[in-house]
Amino acid sequence: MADVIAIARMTLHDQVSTRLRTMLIEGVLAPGAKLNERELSEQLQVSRTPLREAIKLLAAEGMVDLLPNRGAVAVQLGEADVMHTFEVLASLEGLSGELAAQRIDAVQLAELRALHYEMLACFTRRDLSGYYRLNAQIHSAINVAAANPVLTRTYRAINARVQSLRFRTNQNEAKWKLAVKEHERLVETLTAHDGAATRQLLVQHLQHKRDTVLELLRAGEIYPLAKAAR
Amino acid sequence: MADVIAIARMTLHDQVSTRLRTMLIEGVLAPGAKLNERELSEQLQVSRTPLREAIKLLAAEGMVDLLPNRGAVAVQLGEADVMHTFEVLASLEGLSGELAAQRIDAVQLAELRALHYEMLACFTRRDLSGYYRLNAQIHSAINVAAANPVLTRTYRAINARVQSLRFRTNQNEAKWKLAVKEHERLVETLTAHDGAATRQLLVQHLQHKRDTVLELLRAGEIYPLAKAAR
DNA sequence: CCGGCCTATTTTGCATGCAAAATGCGTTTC
DNA sequence: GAAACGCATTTTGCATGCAAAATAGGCCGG
Repeated sequence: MADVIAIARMTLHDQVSTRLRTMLIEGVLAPGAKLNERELSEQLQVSRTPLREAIKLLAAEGMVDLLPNRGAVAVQLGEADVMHTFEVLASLEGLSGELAAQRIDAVQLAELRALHYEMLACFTRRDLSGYYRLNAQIHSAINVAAANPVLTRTYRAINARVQSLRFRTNQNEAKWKLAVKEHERLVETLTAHDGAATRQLLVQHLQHKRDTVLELLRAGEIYPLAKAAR
Repeated sequence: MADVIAIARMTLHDQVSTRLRTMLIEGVLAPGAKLNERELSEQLQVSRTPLREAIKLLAAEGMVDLLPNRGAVAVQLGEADVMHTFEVLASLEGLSGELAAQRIDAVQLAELRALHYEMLACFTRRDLSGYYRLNAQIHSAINVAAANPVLTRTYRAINARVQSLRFRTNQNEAKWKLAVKEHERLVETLTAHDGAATRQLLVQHLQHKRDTVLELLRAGEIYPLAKAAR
């Protein structure tokens, strides 16, 4: 089974879509930027066919907007979009937490605690990138514990849309501290297999992240330019 | 603005994906069936390029599974898949209801009541297909009232996966009656702008639908054959 | 000097062609 | 008689080519 997954990343359009997704999240393809097919195909050393297939995939995920006969542009989320996205994301994360609390086993709990301590280490060192990595791993672990592949897929797709924004949030000290505190509580509620509490906690957690992103958006620190034709 | 939406269905791959989606939902392309590119391109009178793009889109939506170098097959949901899908669907529908209860206005409420009465008419006439149509319209209206495009898109994509199963559920009398009763309560809670109650109601509603689908699945009335290689 | 129109270039969208992988089938071998 | 090997066919995946739409730029008229 494991090798099946391992060899699954063979097709070119799949590689291209993964690569493009990374470029979008990391901001190499900035929000609002046009995705020129010829340009990208040269850059990625593939023909336009698999590239176009990859772009269609990203469009389905909501990472890019598709303008008929005018190509694709990287999504540029406005305040309303961010609020809508986080509304859904919070619900899914809440479900994930509730299910995880019910289904998590001792091994998974132990691993989660280990990750949490690693995260504390990063926090102590003020290692932001390490913190982000651990944070993502913890959320991923919760998703795994929730044991619902449909949920995992859905969450990943929607999360990707705001990932490019979260990538840029340089947490201030107070917010960071709060987030760590919330993670601490999270480990507790999961240990107690308290579904409702875990849900509540994660919804709240997402609301805080939403507020952080919205602040940055309003401060104009993310989009230097006014949002273009949409 | 309206005409923009109207002319938006111009690109071929978009038309093809819509057509394929319908074929999958209606069972013209049965679950587990292989999607032969040459065959379909002849049948739909398009070249393989836009067809392939459409298939990639459906794969992203989870309507088909993509086997590398072996093409696409219509998804064939097992019991576990159905449970996972409904778990997510119930959560999203719950969110939809909660938001709708908060945000619905008088006009939308009136329209919803009108739809409900139309549905009652269909129920009285034992007009199943009309009932399904109205049911879909009501759920759509709630989604609109929730005023969250991201939620609408997400829900639609996931719902499509089980739509092909629900399409085949010939409700028994008792279940049907219960569903109608639930819709009645739904109109009440929405009128009262009671978010929590609406959520609760819709989650319950989805659980009943899930049970109906699961029963049919277990009875083997949906897939005559054992599920093939997955 | 500005705005509108017409043409040239670019860019997207689709069709076709070709190579590699997979499938089917007949033959061979144990 | 069954399994395995090898060849022919089919099918997928990708590259290229061509037509239509969009964009850009220059020209003309006001």
